[in-house]
Parts: sequence; C-alpha cells; structure tokens
Amino acid sequence: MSPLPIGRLAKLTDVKVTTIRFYESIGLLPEPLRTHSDRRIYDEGDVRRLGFIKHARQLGFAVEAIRDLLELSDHPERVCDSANAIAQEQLAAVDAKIAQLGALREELVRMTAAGCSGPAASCRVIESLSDHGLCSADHKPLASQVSV
Amino acid sequence: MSPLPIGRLAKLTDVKVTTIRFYESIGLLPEPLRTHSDRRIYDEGDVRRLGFIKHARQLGFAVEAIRDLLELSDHPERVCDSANAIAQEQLAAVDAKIAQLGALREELVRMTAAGCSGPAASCRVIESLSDHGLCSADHKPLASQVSV
DNA sequence: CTTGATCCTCCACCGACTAGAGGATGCAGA
DNA sequence: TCTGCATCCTCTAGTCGGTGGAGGATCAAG
Repeated sequence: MSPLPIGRLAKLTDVKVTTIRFYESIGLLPEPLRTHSDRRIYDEGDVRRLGFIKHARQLGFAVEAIRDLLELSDHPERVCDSANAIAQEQLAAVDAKIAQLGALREELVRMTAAGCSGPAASCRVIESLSDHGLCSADHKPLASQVSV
Repeated sequence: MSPLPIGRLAKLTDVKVTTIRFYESIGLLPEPLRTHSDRRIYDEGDVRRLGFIKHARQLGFAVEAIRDLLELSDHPERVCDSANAIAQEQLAAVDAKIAQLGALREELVRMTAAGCSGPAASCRVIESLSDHGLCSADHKPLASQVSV
C-alpha cells in the first residue's frame, strides 16, 4: 500500500504525532521502517493497529491491558478468555466510577442548590467543605483505576 | 490545643504523611511550627484545614480550585460568588464525565455480552476494538478535566 | 543502652501523554 | 537554483496529584 509519513498517519487516525512516537517508545507500535533520511514510514497495517489502540484508550483501557489485547489480536489462534476478562474488569471499573461520580454529583448539587450571594462566612459551598458531617459521607473517591 | 506530630495528623485525617508534606510544598497547608529537632507540629486548625482539603479532593476539585476555596474560607467577609462558580463548574464537569462513562459502559456491555470461549479470531472484544464502525461511535473521551 | 517507630530532606517515579529546543530534510513556487 | 515554510528528527522536561525509597536523625519505651 501507499507508504505514509507520520503526519499522514496522525491525520488519518486523529492521533497526535507525538503520541504516535510515544506509543512506539513504549512498544505498543512496532518500530517502523525508515526512509534514507531516517523518517518513519507506515502502512495500512499501522493504521489499523493505531486505530485499535485509539479505540481501546477511548474505552479507558490501560496501556498494559491494551498490550495484552494486541497480543491476542496478533495471535488469533489463541483462546481469548483473557480478552473477555480484561473487558469485564474494565466494565466493572467503569461501573464503580459511575457510581462514585453519582455520589459526588449528589453532594455538589446539594452544595450549590441554595445559590449564594452573601459573604463567604455564610456560603453553603465553603460550609459543606469545612464540615464533612454535613454530607452523606458515602462518597469516598481518591485513587481510582479508570481515568479515561 | 494539643500539639500533633505529622503522624498523628495523618491518622486523624486519614491523609498520608507524604501527602501532607506534599500539600505543604505546594502551599495548600502553611509551613507549621517545628520542634527543636525540626519536626513539624500541628494543631486543631491544621486538622480542620486538611479536612477541608481532603473533602474537596474527594469531590474532584483541582488543587488550584481548592486554593481559591481556601482563600475564601480564610476570608469569610468576602463575597463568595467565586466559590459557587467553582462548584458549579465542578458539577458540570462531573455531569459530563458521567455522560461519557455511560457511553463507554454501553459499548463495554455490548462487547462482553456475548461471552467468549473460542479463539481470539472470533472474539467479540478484539473484533469490536479492531473496527470502530461496529460501535455507536459517539463515545469520544480522551482529555477530560475531572479525574477524581 | 538499645531497639524500633517516627521523623527529616531530597530525589525519582507513576500514567499517559504534551510541549519545546535545536537541527535536518522535503517540497513548492519564483 | 534559490528561498522559505512545513514536516520531520531526537532529546529533555513538564503536566497532575501524589507515592515511594534512600540515608540519616531523633524519640520513647523497656
């Protein structure tokens, strides 16, 4: 197929040039062929592989998970139990995150509901932050896996 | 009140010692008094301030936003318009994130629904990732503000 | 007096990129 | 052919919100 310079690949896949080089550096993309002047050249296969990576990242899969998924994609004869397991885990992580954000949302709504126009001394937002006891207390984020 | 060493403050607030020092280094917590042997000593005021910070972080506020909120909390005579604005923005960001994750969830459910036991060649997960056309195509994360 | 917990500073690392410096090359128009 | 700009190269450092460890000092209890 037609050989693509990195900029063309970037436009075709809507992935930044620097990100493509980054994916190569961490081994998600193989080292491509180079021109006589050391420029990277890609082909249709690279477009597909990068598309796969992009799609997986959009779904929030971590790079290490994507590495495993690509391995399977590269070896279609293997059993795919692990692909399903990875996706299930990701689904669980997304569900957890949604639940967590739902709880956050609730408190933010409560905090902002009253509106506020006076001095900070009587501000519901500041007050809520000062006293955790005022809120439902079951939103406990900090340290989550999904960072989409 | 009783002077607390950093470890006590950490346990009282459930914030790690290293994180407390980090907050000091970025100016969220003031430099505390020190003992003759250079150990930090805190008081009840620090417990409250750190609680405020922790609560705000749990709600997903960025450090810069927390800095502004603490400013207001420190000066209760000022008008608190900005506190409300910050909280409203955070609420909007959380809403956006929830919507986005909802879309991700949909696709993950579709991908994993079939279950999978054969070779990767016929794996729905791998297949879905390879061909973005198979999915609804309106989940477009990458680059979000809320990272709770 | 010794032991183990706690404290100190400084520096490097995490994930997943992003941005910029400083320089080489490619390509199109005059 | 020359000029000039776009694109490419490598390398380094920064982002955010912390986390972890090395190497050493100090504290409190037995």
